[in-house]
Amino acid sequence: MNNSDVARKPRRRSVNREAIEQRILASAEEVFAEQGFSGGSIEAIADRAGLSKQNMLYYFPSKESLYQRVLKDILGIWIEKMALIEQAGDTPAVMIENYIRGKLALSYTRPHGSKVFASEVISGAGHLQGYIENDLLPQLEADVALVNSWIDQGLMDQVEPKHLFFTIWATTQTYADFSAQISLALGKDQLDEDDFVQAGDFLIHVLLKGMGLVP
Amino acid sequence: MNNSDVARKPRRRSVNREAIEQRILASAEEVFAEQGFSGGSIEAIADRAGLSKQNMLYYFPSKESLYQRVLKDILGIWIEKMALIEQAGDTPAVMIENYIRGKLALSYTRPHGSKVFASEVISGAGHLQGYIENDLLPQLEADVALVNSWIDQGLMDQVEPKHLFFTIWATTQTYADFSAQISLALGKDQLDEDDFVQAGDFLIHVLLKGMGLVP
DNA sequence: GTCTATATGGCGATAGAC
DNA sequence: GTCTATCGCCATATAGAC
Repeated sequence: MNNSDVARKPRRRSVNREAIEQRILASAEEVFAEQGFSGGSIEAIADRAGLSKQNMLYYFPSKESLYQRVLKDILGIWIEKMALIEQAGDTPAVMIENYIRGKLALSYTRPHGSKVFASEVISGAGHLQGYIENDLLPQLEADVALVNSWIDQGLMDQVEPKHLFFTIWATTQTYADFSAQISLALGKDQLDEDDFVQAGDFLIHVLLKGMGLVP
Repeated sequence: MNNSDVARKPRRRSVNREAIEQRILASAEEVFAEQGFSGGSIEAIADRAGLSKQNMLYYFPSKESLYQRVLKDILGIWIEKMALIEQAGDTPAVMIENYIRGKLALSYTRPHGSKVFASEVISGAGHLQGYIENDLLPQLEADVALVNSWIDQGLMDQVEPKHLFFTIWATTQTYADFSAQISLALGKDQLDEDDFVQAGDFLIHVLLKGMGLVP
């Protein structure tokens, strides 16, 4: 019937479109990570995605819109993993450990996204118009409130919670953002999963003990 | 006499030249920090330095050479402050504290240099040809050896010294590199000296205690 | 949706007068 | 050392055929 025809065709098309858009976004994340926003040309992105640049502009009408989309996607994943999740029976120490391991896992699986975000913040976050205030900061405030309640209950040392989160962000993201420097210091071509496990072990030992969450 | 003439004139010229070069380098550090290497145009740098771009190219013959010079200068200051200096009577805790406060002071006084360096490493450090291996890593190895001697003497916990330095670098530089995000989180227009003091207090408490250098 | 062709602008760098 | 003028390249984006 006519009904099924008009319903099916657009659905097939949008599935293809979705796959191509994802390929473009993956390429864009890599190119913007390696060259920055200005340095990453849409031709380089299109090449890596296997399209002509003109064809790519059919899917993302401008470099700016593509970049915005890359930023929005990575920040979304970021915030999703940012909440200190209270599960039944979890102690503060376990929750902080999970948070650190979760952020390290993101640095391992999405290093290019981390780099794009870092470059953008370094340049002043001008393309992140309101995202930080509207999406990231509310989640930070919730996490800060939880840590403050731990402090009030005498479960840990009196430290400034915001600086704690700045520290966790910086130390976990550095293994993605500064991998060129860190892999040189470790004498490796690139960081592998084992390096991230060791980083996690170090960070959890020092931060949990340093906050007074473990003896 | 002829002798004093030929000696004086070049000296005067080179003093002027030195001053102009410093003005250009300061502008370049700001522009590259805000726009990255590709995004920062030599015209923007020249404008901020009060020169025409053609005239600026008389002092630095190419954008590349100017960028290299900015990188080299900031890395030099970096390494100079990087050594764990043993002074008579200093305990390991005091030496680490000085190191952290010193790196934080650099983030406060040279935030643009820190950002240029960070952007460069994020993009793969392709313009840092050998600098990291030849200049930074030897100093790191010396510092690592000293920390290992502390561990051998039972003065602190058994942690991996390299990860300790990655952590100190990341946590101190983040207050320069990510100042856009951090100042938003702290609800301020920009970070002031007091914010850096608080960051230092937090880091010294958590890191010294976390390493077992203080109870 | 994909292609060829092209408009348009910006930027790094050079030439040459003064 | 500084200026005017300009070359040549590359990148974003658009027009229009198929």
